[in-house]
Amino acid sequence: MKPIPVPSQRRLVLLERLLCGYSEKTITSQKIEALTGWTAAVIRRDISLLEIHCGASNGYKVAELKEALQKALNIHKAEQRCCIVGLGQMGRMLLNNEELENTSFKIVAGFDSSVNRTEVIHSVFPLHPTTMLESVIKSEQINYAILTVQVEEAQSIAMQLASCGIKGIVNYTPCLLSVPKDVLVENVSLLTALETLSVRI
Amino acid sequence: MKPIPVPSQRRLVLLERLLCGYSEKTITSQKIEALTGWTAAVIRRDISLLEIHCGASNGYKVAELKEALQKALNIHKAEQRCCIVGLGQMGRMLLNNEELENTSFKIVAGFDSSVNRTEVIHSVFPLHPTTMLESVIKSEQINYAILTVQVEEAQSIAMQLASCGIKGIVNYTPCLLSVPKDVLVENVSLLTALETLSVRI
DNA sequence: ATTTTTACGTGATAAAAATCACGAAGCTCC
DNA sequence: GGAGCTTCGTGATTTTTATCACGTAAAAAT
Repeated sequence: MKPIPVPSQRRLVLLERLLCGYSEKTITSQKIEALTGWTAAVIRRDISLLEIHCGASNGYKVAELKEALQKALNIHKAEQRCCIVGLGQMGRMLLNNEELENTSFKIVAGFDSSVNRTEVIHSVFPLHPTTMLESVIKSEQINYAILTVQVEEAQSIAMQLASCGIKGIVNYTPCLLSVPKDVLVENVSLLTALETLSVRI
Repeated sequence: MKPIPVPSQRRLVLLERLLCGYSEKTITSQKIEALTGWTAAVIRRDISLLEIHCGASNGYKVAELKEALQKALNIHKAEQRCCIVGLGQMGRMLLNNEELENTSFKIVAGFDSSVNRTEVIHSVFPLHPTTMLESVIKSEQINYAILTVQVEEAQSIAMQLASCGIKGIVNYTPCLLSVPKDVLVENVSLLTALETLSVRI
């Protein structure tokens, strides 16, 4: 199986999200074009990279396509372990977030530099002081970090996460993080998103 | 001035974020490469699209580069007006969020379909029932919406926002939104971000 | 069963983006 | 003020990505 180009990867992730809210049995590339704005040709090529052949005459069979996508996206795995770093407003909110229920992602630990917070906040999984970052990430085999610390700490914590073996960071801070290139970062801060919209308008 | 390619736009936004946390007077393309992982060549070409010429021998002058970026990104404007739609956990948290302080983005209204919420929640700007979406967005000249409603409502609210003349949506829901192509969407949901990381690892 | 319709899958082609490589412009230091 | 060094800016080239166009296979219709 050839490597999937990054632009295709990003579309395929969104396609999987689309299919999760799609109730019909089949879907055509035209229909996906209407829903997403990507051209039918680009969609057909993206899907062809999955090397399934579940579509003809009536379009793709949604169930098979969804399964193939989840396999390609690595989200068929039993469990993908995550931690939250920074238990301010945003971090605390994500603790109780239901978005990851019924997915393969699971938050298994939280960290904050204030011991006060880690002791007082109520959570279904354990909270630790940031000094425990390395030992917990390694013993709990955590691959993903959700970064919700304040701006001043962001870069230094990101480097610590990288050296603990974290593979991917969801960055809720508006900082651009400098990390080794084997660590991937997705920037999801409100300010970054608004600026990205602004430039394109 | 030529149009700026989308990949360059995205890098330039992040570059602006980088410079906001950068204290030195000048910065070279090499230095940016070290901090971001993008090659120096791609950075020089990106910056050349801004058609300033503030760099030679010692690299770019940070102040001038930052200003040119903010101009290119449209964030030099006096005020860019935003609203929050959906005042659940996430929406309420963003109400008090300080991330947009000292930026040109300003949240000027909040909406929720529950009148109970819009009346009880305390906020520095007015909260309205969703039925008021169109009138408020038009009278307040709001261009950006921050979408934090629940999954079931997301698509229908997105269409309403589009028909109210919203130009850009920051989508905190894990849904892929189908909107007319003059409305831009940035997907920042935790699940989408984690899935995007997952496929690339 | 044969025809017709539909829509995928994919080589070929075009467009877009990244990389290369080098001339020119600015700083530094004698 | 000139030599030498640094680093940008940008044409030319390569690589990557998107589009086109059509053969093929499956479903539907007659």
